[in-house]
Amino acid sequence: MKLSQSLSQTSKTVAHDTDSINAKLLTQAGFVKKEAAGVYSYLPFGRRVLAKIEGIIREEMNAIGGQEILMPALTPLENWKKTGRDNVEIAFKPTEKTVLGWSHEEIITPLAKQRVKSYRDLPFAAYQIQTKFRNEPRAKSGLLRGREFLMKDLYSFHTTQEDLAEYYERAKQSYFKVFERCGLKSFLVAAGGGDFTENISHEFQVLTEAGEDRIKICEKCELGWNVELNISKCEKCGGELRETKGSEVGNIFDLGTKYSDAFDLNFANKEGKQQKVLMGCYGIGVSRLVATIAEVWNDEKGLIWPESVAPFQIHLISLGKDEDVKKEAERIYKKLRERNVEVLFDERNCGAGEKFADADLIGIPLRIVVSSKTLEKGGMEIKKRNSEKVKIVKADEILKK
RNA sequence: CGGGGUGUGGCGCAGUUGGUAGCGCGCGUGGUUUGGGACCACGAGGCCGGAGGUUCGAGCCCUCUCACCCCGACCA
Repeated sequence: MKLSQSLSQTSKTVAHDTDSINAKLLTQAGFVKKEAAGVYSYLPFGRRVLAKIEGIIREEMNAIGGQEILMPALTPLENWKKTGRDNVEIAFKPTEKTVLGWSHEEIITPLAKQRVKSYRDLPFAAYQIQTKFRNEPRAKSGLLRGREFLMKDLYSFHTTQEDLAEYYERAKQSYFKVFERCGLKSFLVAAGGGDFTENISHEFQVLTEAGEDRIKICEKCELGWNVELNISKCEKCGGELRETKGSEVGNIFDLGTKYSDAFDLNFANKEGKQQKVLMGCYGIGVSRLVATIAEVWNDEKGLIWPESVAPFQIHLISLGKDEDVKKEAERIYKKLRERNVEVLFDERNCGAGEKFADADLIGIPLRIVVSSKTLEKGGMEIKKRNSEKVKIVKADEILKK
């Protein structure tokens, strides 16, 4: 992508009422544009980061047997009446008979009912990555709490509590992997079930001051509890708890038979008798992850994307009007693209300072500079975003890799 | 949803007792620059969030309304 033509553009200033570090940096660097409170457009840079995160999530969900599906955003009110969640205040009601989906148990359960007749049809798991709508009384903190946000929701269906528990554990491990691959250390935190279940749920929290949740983490075993549970000592090892703030990037629930009761989701067991299906649900806030990564990975100059989720791998800069420089930079750009390297090419006619400042702001992991100086030294300069070291390398050496 | 605050070119702001809307950044054109947000010249762009009202006259005063931000309550 050539920066001069990109819809993503950097800005020296940001609206005075921008409310958080993630909103400020992501807006200034051209990843997102705010449309209304808690409602954002994703510009090319932002969309690319989302795609990277989605890719990681897909791989991990597929690895635990999740089948990807896509359910509608517009959902029948009738379904919500069956579970009694039709009066939840956060639901948008675009028409008399529909609700914008703020979760999808009410859709997936009837969907599963159509498929499941016998214990032979179980277990299975299905997930989607889709926009959720929740009419937050107070949207805030940039992408951390929106009224519309991208979420991955996985649902699992089982014949026994043991099987559900086993899958729940696999999902847990899979979640740790997802967050680790996104460059984040996450903590497992026990919490209440909210509108989803009466059972205890587990949150995945990333420690950051921008986070909205107050949690207590055990200094020994790193297990955590949401403060809403009023725990004073670690229940597992008796260790001291440290209170801190976290951003809840994931949440998993043992739903029991709450939804299979509401929709009569049964299966015939080996004796031919009808039994209720047991369910689990597992969410990841995809757009919240973007914000959380931005909150964790930044410095005074801008964003610092972990390689796995960076919008591009290389930020290529050409300096000056020298024709040889321009030609060489173009050549490198072409070669990199031929090798399917994701590269952002800053070929604008502006000062060096501006280009460097923008590169730091956007935060792509590797910066390559081509200028008359580097050509004199026989190549191009490379520098990592998270390091001050620069070195000159021959263009063709890099291109071979 | 309660309490508080803010709305003036794309962004940041100024606008005196009510009297023809300004500045900086950004943007366009021309030129000089080019290794950490350069400079000169010329230029485009706003009926001041919206609706009523007071007044000869409203960005400014009054009423209502909307949007956004902050503190709570609530929450992936």
